[in-house]
Amino acid sequence: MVNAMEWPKQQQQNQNQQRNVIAGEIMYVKVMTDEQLETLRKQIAVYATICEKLIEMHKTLSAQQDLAGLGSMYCDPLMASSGHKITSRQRWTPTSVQLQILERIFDQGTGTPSKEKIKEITAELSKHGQISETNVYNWFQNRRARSKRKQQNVAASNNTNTNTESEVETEVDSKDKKTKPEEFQSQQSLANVAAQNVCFHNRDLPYLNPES
Amino acid sequence: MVNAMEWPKQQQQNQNQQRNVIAGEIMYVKVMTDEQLETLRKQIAVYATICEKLIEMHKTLSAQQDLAGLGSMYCDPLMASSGHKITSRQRWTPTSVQLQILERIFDQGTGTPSKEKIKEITAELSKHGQISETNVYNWFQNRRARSKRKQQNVAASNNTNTNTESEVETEVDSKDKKTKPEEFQSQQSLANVAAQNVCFHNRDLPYLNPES
DNA sequence: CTTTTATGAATGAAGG
DNA sequence: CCTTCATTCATAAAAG
Repeated sequence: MVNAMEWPKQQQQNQNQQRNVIAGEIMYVKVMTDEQLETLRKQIAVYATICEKLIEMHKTLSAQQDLAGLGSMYCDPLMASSGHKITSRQRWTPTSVQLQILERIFDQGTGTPSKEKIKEITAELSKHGQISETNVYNWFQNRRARSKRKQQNVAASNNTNTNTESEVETEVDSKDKKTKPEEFQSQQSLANVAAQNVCFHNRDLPYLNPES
Repeated sequence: MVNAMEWPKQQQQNQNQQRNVIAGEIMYVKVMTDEQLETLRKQIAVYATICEKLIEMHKTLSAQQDLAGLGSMYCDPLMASSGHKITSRQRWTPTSVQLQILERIFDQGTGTPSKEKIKEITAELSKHGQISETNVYNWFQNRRARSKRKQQNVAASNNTNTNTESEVETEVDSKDKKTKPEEFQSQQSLANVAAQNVCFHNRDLPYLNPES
């Protein structure tokens, strides 16, 4: 259907799946790395955003009954990649597809970004959007450094009085401080639900092929 | 303020806003054909499906791994409508005491809080509330960056609003080098507005009403 | 409640 | 590799 459909496969070969054996039973505690979780979150957020915007646009247009061609209204914008910036954004932003690939490579443990590899990867990623070797290089550098720092910071956790088990730490440091119970939002649709859960970054929209 | 930089393409070519001028009058006609409407509806459905599939995949994965924590994040809200337990990222907010101390240290000119310092400061601030080294680190980063930018901004201001309201001065925007070509909304084409709505990055997630 | 502003955090890139 | 900076995103807080 859509390329994005295949990305979670990497999780099947999950590596940091911790099993705690308690009283003869096996308990799976955590199966996704934070990076994977983050990736998933972003992915869903992107799609949720697309759905949301389409609907919003539809409502607007219906209400106003003033509409340009459909093609230019929702096809082109959705198809346009973030790399097509005509106006601004001077710094490279990986498309979700690129991120997928990068993340996968990074997780494959072959975490040795040699020059050869870089060239190779860059070539591959070029198919999915504007990118340069420097971008790839930097990405790996940053990825490693920050992944490392994350581990260190895990120790300094003196918080977390969550009375529930849902202490999903999606990020590097997520030092959630003690806070009040949050607000409830009625859910209207699947996309809405997804959006509520993952409404964080959605900087760029991936290539989409709506008709599968 | 709002930086709409993505997808400017279609905004320029949105001139065919459906206005039929007949006998000197402007007549707004129905602009979507039924096919178009149907197409749009299908499009939305597709995106909704994508979101659903992603979530289902995750759900399946979670079930496979017998994962409780993550399940509550993505699945429970979907399944149990009664629940209102949506874990959201909380961000640290300094207490006034902490802020005072931080501000004081910052003003002391030691512009570069080294790792040692960070640890030190964090330890000190811990007495006055929840905090982590990362928080301190980020705080100084942001503090410096924004302090710097403010200064620059003062110089670059050719608007010469030299009056007393200089306090509100929004954080630096497209004033200096960033030169956002920007869409001038002299003509308020509704289609244009709609297009902008779609293209903008929105900060919050509005409610979805899929059935229209 | 909705909109706006302030600011904590994420991240691409540069320097050493 | 590590640190630092610049920019942007997302959200808490404030304003309306």
